Order: sequence, then C-alpha cells, then structure tokens
Amino acid sequence: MDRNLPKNYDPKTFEDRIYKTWEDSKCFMPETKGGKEHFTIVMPPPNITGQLHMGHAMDASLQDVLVRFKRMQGYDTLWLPGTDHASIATEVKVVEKIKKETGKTKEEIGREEFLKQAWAWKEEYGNRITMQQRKMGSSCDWSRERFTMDEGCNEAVKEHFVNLYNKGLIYKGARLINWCPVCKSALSDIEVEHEDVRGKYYYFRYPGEDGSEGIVVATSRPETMFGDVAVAVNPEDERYKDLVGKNVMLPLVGRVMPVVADPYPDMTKGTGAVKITPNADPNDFEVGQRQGLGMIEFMAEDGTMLDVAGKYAGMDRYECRKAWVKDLEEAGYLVKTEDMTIPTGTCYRCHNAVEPRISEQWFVKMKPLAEPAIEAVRKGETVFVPDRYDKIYYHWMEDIKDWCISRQLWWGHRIPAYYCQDCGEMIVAKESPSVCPKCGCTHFDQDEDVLDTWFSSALWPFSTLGWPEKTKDLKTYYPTSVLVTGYDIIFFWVARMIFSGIECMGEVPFKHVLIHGLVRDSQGRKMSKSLGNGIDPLEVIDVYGADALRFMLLSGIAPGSDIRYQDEKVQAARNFGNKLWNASRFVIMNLYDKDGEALPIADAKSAALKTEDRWMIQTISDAVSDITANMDRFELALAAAKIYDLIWSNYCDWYIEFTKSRFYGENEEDKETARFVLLSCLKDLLKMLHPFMPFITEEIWGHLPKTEGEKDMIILESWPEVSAQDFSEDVKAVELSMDMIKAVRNIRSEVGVAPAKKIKAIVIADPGFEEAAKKGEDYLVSLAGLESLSFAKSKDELPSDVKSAALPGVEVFVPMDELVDYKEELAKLQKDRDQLSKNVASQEAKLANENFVSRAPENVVQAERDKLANYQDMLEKTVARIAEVEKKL
RNA sequence: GGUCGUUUAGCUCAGUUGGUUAGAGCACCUGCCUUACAAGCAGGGGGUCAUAAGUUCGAGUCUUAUAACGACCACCA
Repeated sequence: MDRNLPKNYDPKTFEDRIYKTWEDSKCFMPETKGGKEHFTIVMPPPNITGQLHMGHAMDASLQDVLVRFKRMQGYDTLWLPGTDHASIATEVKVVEKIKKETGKTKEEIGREEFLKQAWAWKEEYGNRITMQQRKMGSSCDWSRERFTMDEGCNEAVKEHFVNLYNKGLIYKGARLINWCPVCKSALSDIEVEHEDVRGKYYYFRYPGEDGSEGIVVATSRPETMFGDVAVAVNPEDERYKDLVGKNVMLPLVGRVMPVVADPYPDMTKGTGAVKITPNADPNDFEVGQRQGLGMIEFMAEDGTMLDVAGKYAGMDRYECRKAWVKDLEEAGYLVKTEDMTIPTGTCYRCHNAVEPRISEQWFVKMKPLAEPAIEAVRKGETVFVPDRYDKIYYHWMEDIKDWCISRQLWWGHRIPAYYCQDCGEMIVAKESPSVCPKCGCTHFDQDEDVLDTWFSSALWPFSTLGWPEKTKDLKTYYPTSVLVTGYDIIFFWVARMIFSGIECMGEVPFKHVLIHGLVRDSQGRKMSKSLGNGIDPLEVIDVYGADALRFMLLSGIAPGSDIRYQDEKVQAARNFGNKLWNASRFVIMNLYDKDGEALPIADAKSAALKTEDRWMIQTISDAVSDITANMDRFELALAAAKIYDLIWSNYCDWYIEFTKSRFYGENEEDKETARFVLLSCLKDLLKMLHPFMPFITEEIWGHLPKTEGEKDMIILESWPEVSAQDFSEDVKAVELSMDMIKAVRNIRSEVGVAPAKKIKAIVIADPGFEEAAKKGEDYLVSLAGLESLSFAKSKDELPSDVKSAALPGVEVFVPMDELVDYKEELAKLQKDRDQLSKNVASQEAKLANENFVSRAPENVVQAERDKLANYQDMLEKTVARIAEVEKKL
C-alpha cells in the first residue's frame, strides 16, 4: 500500500476536488470555527459584465490570504462574496448583444423585455464569475452570496434614498451635468475621464451689431456657438472697455448678444474675450447665472444639432462643426486657427466626448456627508494601507461636488420617486403611494431613471449584512475588518462606502483599506481589450495551477504598486510548489515501510533532538514570529518571500539533507527523532504557506499522519506558535557547519574534484569554536563528499599541500595530493587578503570613532567588535597561507 | 498647473523602525540524471543602490535639489 503522494505535482488532479471538499464541509462559513473575535471582509463585487481578469485574481488572492490567516488564528471569520449589476457597463453589453442577435434597439424591444434579457445575462455571467472565484480557491461563504440588485440590496437602496431625501440631502434639479451622447445618460464627475485630444482652436469674429468690427473669440468647439448668449471680457481689460454694454452678432446667423464685463475671462489668454455658452461649459454656466443671461439649448441628447442651428439642424455634432467652420471661413469670419491639444472629457464607458448639458437630474448633497467621512479617516478610524493613499482620499473629499446619481438607463435601481398622473405631485417613498396627498388621485408613474451603480455599491458593507433590518449578521460583522481593493476605485467606491457607512450605520464600514495596484502585461502596459494583451487567469490556472498564480500575484510586489504579469514568474511559483511536493514525498517516504506500515515516530517528549533538529525548530520558530508580524502589518509579499526561503533553502536544501545520513544509518531511535522533527516542521511550514497556496498544502496535509488534536483539514488548523525553547546556540553551530561545508564544496569545485570522489578535510578550530566545529563533523562528511574529517591542533600537523578557507573561528584545509594550481590559489588568496584588509580597516575606523562607541547601542558596538575580531582572524590565516603558497612556487 | 509614485545585477523586482560583506527569480558560466525533486543539485561571475549636496558614529533606507519615466487630479476660451 502506497501512502505517498503521486510522483508528479499536478495541480489539476486535486485543486477542484479539494475546493469541493472545503465547500461541502462548510468550513468557509464562520459558524464552523467560531472564535470570539470577528474578522470580516466583504468582497468587492465584480461586475457581471464579463469574466474575471487578473485584477480580480489579485484582489481575490489578497483577500483569501488574509481570511485564511485569520481563520487559522482562531478568529470568527467571514468573507462575504457577491457581484455587482454594474448598471451602465452591463446595459451597454446587453444592448450590444440584443443588437447583434436581433438587430433591434432597446427601445424597440421595450423596457420589460430588455430587463428580462439583462437578468438572463446576470444569471449567465454571475455564475461564471463565482465559478472562477472557486477556481482561485477563494474561501468565501457562498451561503451569504449577494447581488447589488437582489431583494435585500433593493430594500437598502430605497431606504437610504428616502432617508437622504427626507433629510434634504437628495434633491432633484436642473443643473449642468456631464452628458454622454452615445450612452444617452448623465454621468457623475468621476465618470468623466480627461483625455488630451488633438484639435484646433478657431478664432472667429463676432461683428458688432452696429456694423463695427466687433470682437474676436476663440473656441475649440465651434458647434457650441449656436448656444452662445454673450461674449464676456474682463472689466480690467482696456482693449474691450468700449465694447462692454454693446451688442455683437453671432456670425452668419445674425443673432444679437451683449458684450458683458465679468471677472472670469483671463486677459492673458486667447484674445481675452470669451464666448459664453451656459449650456456647454460649467464656467460659462456660472457667468450666465451671474450676468442673468439665460441659455439656449442647441444640441439634442444624441449629440445631433437642434433647430436653433438652422440649416445644420439634425447633423451630428462633429459633422456640424465641419460644415459650420467651412461656411464661416468662406464668409470671412474665421480669423485664424491654431493646432492645439484640447483637454476633453470622455465617457469612462464608451470613451466618446462628453457634452456638458443642462438637465434635470437627482443629486446627493455632498458637503454634509463628506465632512464626517474626512474626520473619521483623520482620526484613524479607517486606515489606508499604504498610508499615502489617504492623501488621494482627502484631496477628493475635501473638494467634492454634489453627486449626480440619476442615469437615463433601464438596468439598475429605479429611483423611488412617484409622480401623480393628474397633478404631477412628486412623492419620494419606498413604495408607490396609493393616494395623492395633493389631488387625491390614485394613479402614479414611477421616475423613469435608475440610480448610479455606485449608489448601491456604496451600501455594500452593510446592505449585504442585512441593513436596514437589524440582523444578527449586521450586529456581529459590522464594521468589517479590511477592505481590499485597487487604487483605481478609491473615489468611486471606497470614499462613498465610508460616508455612506457613517450616514447609515453611524460608524465607518472598515478599519483598514488595503490598496493594491494593477496587474500589467509583461511590458508594463495596462491590460486592455483593445490591446488584446489581457491574460485570462483561468488559462494560467489550467497550465500552472491556482496556487502558482496566487503565489505569483502575492510575492515580489511592493504594497500598493503595480505588478507585471510574467509567465516566468508563475513558472517559478509552480516550481516552488513542485519543490514542496517532492520534499513532502521524501518525508512521507520515510514515515512508512515498503508495505505501507507506519514506522515509529518520536513525540515531543521522547525525541532525542540533535543539533540540526534544534536548529530547524528554532529557525522555523523565529520565522513564525517574523512572518506573523509581517502578516499583521499586511506585508504579505515579505511574508511570502520568507516562507519560500524557509521551505526551499532551510528545510529542503539543508535539513532534509542533514536527515539523509540518519535514515541511511542503523540508529533506530535517532530515525524516530528525525521522523518527528521532519514531520512536525513540515506541518508548520505547510500551515504558514497555506494562506498563500491553499490547495497544495491541503493536499499534502491529507497525506500526513495526524497526532491527537490535529484537524483533518489544514484549513481548520491553527497558525503555528513560537517555540518556548531557546536553541540559539545550536543555530550558531549549524550555521558554522554550513559555512564549512560550503568552503569544502567551493574548494572541490575550484580544483575540479570529480563529484563522486571522496576527499579528506582537516579543520583547525580556535579556542571556543572547537565544540561547535566538532558538532558539524557528520554534516561535513555527508554533505561535502568527505572520506573523513579530522581535527588538527596546529598547522604543523598538516600535509604540505593543502587548500584552505578561513572562516570565523575555524580554518578548513583540504589536502591536495593531486593537481593543485598554486598560482591560481595565490591569486585567490591575495584577493581575499585585500578584501579582508579593507574590511579590517573599515571596522577599525568605525571603532576608533569615539562618537560611534559612545552613542551607538551597546549590542551594535559589540557586534562591530566581533566583526573586527573575525576579520582580523581570517586575515591572519590568509596572510600565513599566502606565505606558505609562495614558498611552493 | 497640482499631487503622488518610481529609478537597486543583463531582465523583472524585494529590501520592515537607518546597523553583518545589498538580496531573490529568470538569464549567463562550470560541473552533476547523487534512490524527494532536471519544474532539480552543487559551485561561480555580475551592482560606486539615477545624480548632487546634507543630517548621522553609520544612509539603498532620512532631508533638500536636479533629471528621466509613470500615475492620478485640474474649469482654461
């Protein structure tokens, strides 16, 4: 019976199976391992627009590491998953799909049918996303899965909306808003992206009404001239003093408008005169208000020109611009053009130019909400990690404008405002009213618009826990512990959750915000559809396994900064998995005999620990305390690097090698001890790696024999503890042995000794180092390919031809009966001597510095003294050896 | 225009409160299919930590300036 692991590490053979085991055993649910303290993460809900990308994979990996770590630490841990309806983004996709399949527009199929299709989309893509989350190994509680448009979230949105309205914090009004003529909806300020577009400034003459020259103004958008209501100049501007109060005419059209004096125009820019189009520019809007100018609507919602544009009516905005400019030029009104890059606002979904437009919309009054939210972060109730991101938060929150929340879309939360069909009275309420309080009629129309998708996301940390109901979950898990998300949605989401949480719950929604960067392609470019450089996490998982992808995304990154995806990095992580797999095979191989019968294993009491055992135990114990501290500070990449090194360098490269000679030997008792240490250390390592690579650690764990108190599944195990014993003397001894082994290997390699050839080595240890050096005898023999190791008191006992290496406290010699190139050795020794002299000199200088000796902490000074002694010692030995070698030449 | 970030080996990047001879992976060179692992083992080469000044006993790490690159924010006709 073979109890060992299969020969090859093949993640595909167990990852899905293990995930199913976890899920079936309900161990993702907090109740199964309830601690007293709670740890909660609500998952940033992925949009149902498509499938998961690398950004989601990183997001999920980070959260899962934290959740698994805290779960192992004994917290009552909840990770609550869900998806986002992503109003505008999804609507665009569904419109496209319908167009492609039926050729129809959404208007043609109607609201009801459209929503049916959208829900079908949600079903398909929502499920795909949760399947992908499972592939990643996310240990979230699927029984609590939510959707931003499910019943509970609907309830929360309505409750919140009505509350804010009743408090006067939501209002409806006509304002200049950002309008996307392609999506045909209003957008909030942050949904507008600024792009520099190559374009032109056109300088046009607006002739005087009286036939005078008039005034020259510049514009980058000539089509907006149909909405002009005035030309403004600065009151200080001498050039135009006489014109103020007079009228000019819109060229070709002849419409008359006044020249007004207003502080807004900058005399140093353009001609100093500005056309005022309140309907197309926020500044112009303000000037219009100040000057009481009124406004003219000139563009339709779809970006085509209205009747006011005369013969250009019905043309698309850009088409009109072309024709209009041409006509003006021919008529002699175009003074000049300049090539310029024009800062242009574009829609963050469709990237078409946004048109500012006066429109009646719903707004959230932001100042009263922002103030306590700023204060909360200042007081440290919510902490950004890394902390520099709080600046971004403050910057935005302190200069916040009212939030336009209505969207002219169908997919989303419909605004809970009802209009009386008879008298038009508006009632804001969670449900449609039965009687109009004003006219008594009973027929109402609900507001046609839906809410900004972020309005519901803003409630996510508590709507998912049951709010506005006072549920047990809400009481237990709010506020949540950590929010993990990318820096790209600090405004959209993080800030809004904070002020909404304070408003609705009276408390910030999370204690920490762990910010991560973007996953870029191997050349550092953003992954995007248009570039076609996106990498599908599922394909990576298919080749290398989820553990490898996770480990790659979690290691080698600086907090909050971007990471490049590179196949080689995933490969390296997979290789690490393979290393661990094989090390585990070695361990298991030594736990059972040929027939699969368990061999005796010592326990903590009976084990007769040897130096190397104590070294390994101590090294792991030190790492536990280090790594735990790193995890607590969210330094996950540092923790990952330490575990990697601990497993590969310490456990595999050294400890396993140390045990081999013991297993080949005859001392059964010693084998029992070796089995014990090998196994218990492997278990600790698996536990520490588990949050990062959950599948492989679980699979290996399943093959290891358990002692009493140990769980069947590693996911339910406890985080390792720091050992109470102090084995630091053994650590020093083993490290000395390692140096000696390396020295001999180095000599072998330099001289070119065949790997299979056993050689002799002699060690001379300084007083105080003899014992430590003797402890390493066995290791040297087995790991440096020695036939024998002997200890000498002085150099007189050495053969004449030796190669040597000087180490702190000891000097290692290898007799060179055959081929030795003394010239080469001399060169090497001289190089060593020069380096050592430098080191000695720099140490001496350091210690000669009275300031250092008196001011630096005692342990630091002592460390420097020790260092000097070591260097002096090594230098002496090297110099002596040089003299010897020189004699031979 | 404002804010922030980055600059460390050929490449991609770590480097915690300043404290051993600055690290890793990949790539490169040499030698090994040694019964856990060639997705591996052993050994090796390669860095004046962007530049300049400063603080300090001590700077990759702190301060200031400069340069290059990048991100975000911003109402400029």
